[in-house]
Amino acid sequence: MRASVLRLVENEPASLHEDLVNQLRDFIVEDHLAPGIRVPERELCERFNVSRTPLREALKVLAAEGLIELLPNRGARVRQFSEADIRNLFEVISGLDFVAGRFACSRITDEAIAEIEKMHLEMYAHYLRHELADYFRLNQRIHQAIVDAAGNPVLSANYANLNSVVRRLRYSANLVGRDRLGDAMREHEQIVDALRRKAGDELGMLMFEHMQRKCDAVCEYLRGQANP
Amino acid sequence: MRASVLRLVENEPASLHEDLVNQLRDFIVEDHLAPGIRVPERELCERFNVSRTPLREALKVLAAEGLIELLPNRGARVRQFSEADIRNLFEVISGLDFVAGRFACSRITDEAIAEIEKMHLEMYAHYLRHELADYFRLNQRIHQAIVDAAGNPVLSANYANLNSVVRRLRYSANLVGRDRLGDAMREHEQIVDALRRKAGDELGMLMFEHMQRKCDAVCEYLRGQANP
DNA sequence: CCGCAACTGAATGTATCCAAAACATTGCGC
DNA sequence: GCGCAATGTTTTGGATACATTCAGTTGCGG
Repeated sequence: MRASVLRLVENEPASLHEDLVNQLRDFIVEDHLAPGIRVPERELCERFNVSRTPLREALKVLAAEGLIELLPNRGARVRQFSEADIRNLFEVISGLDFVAGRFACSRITDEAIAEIEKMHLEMYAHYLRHELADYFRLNQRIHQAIVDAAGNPVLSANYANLNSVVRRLRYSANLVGRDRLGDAMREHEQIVDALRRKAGDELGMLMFEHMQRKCDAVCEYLRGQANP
Repeated sequence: MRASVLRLVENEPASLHEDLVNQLRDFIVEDHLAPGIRVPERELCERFNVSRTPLREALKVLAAEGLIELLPNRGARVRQFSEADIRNLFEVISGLDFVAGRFACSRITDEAIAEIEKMHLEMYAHYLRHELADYFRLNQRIHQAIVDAAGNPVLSANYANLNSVVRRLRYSANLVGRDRLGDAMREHEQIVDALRRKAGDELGMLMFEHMQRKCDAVCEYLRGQANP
């Protein structure tokens, strides 16, 4: 499932520590902690049934990942992201999508392509029925599948890491304006087509541009939220 | 200087913890600990004059960054990288170089371009005189300058992070074979030219391909090392 | 003489404890 | 009555102590 940014080997059963880090990350990504407020160590300790030592180690790791920030002698708080932060994140992610598309084509199996095509059709169905939650779930899974198809664990791990930060925004349910969804579907159509033809150069650029447009849409939405 | 992967704000004086992480990272990158061997906590404790608690927190963070790996109940050891690992790392880095080149063009100042041209000329001089150490130092600085010119702290931080892992390899002095240096110089020439013309699309691709070739050269060298 | 098993020693992983710093509240002075 | 300061309480950060686990060594049996 989820591994540290560069975890490659290691078949060991997840240690208590790593477990805790993952739990905490999910807990934050799923928005159980409001951004900006102070995170009391004590409370989290009893919630996860661990003592302070492993919890503090986990907080340090999540701080290094960028999900939270540590204020000296004042504990941790969930990071709050400005529009510039979001843009920066998306730029890096789009770079990873670029390499993902490029190398996925040369390494992907026919079965994986079929699987992605299947997901694509399913997503299209959800799009037609305006089932947004399912639509975005499939969208995420398709992107992750292409990234994973590149057969590069370092890439997959970094991608997942950056995405966990962005996902916290809950932009997903709100990107319906201006028929962004329709555009996105068309872009996905091209992406799947390039993948089918194993046109790596093309796919890389398509995915890069796709993420750029997604970034623009998200930022436009956020700006609308900021001053309504 | 060096910040956590996503550190953006924070003007606080570096906390003891972050200090320790940086010290330890440098200590490892500078090859004071042989890869594969166990990292003795005790020894490091007295070397850095801290107790086990902060040291262990630092180890967890570095493990998340991928520099070391933690074996359950068997302590930490410095990661050993296979050729596949190296390729994976370079692929991700080349993706970051791609976005860096693309956005650097639209955001760079004329002064920064002039600065890079200056470094480029200096590097060329070192190349002609076969001053390898200086050559590679300038090479690093030029790449970092282009990445920084993209004006994206998230990108810069991630780039630095991945590079710290690669830098541990100490391949640099050995890439002289087959006139890789000459090829690299020509590629750099094109890169600086594209930057001058602010041709973002072109620069992105140039930097991507440049890193790919560098990866091939490094891997070829490493393969030669492995079975001589 | 070799191999397996058990025991011992060392080192990790976790929890508790103590000190220091920050925030809040209360009391005193103006 | 209001403001500032000092003290107390809460919380974080660091150290130490205890339990658990792994590896190495030694002894016994085949």
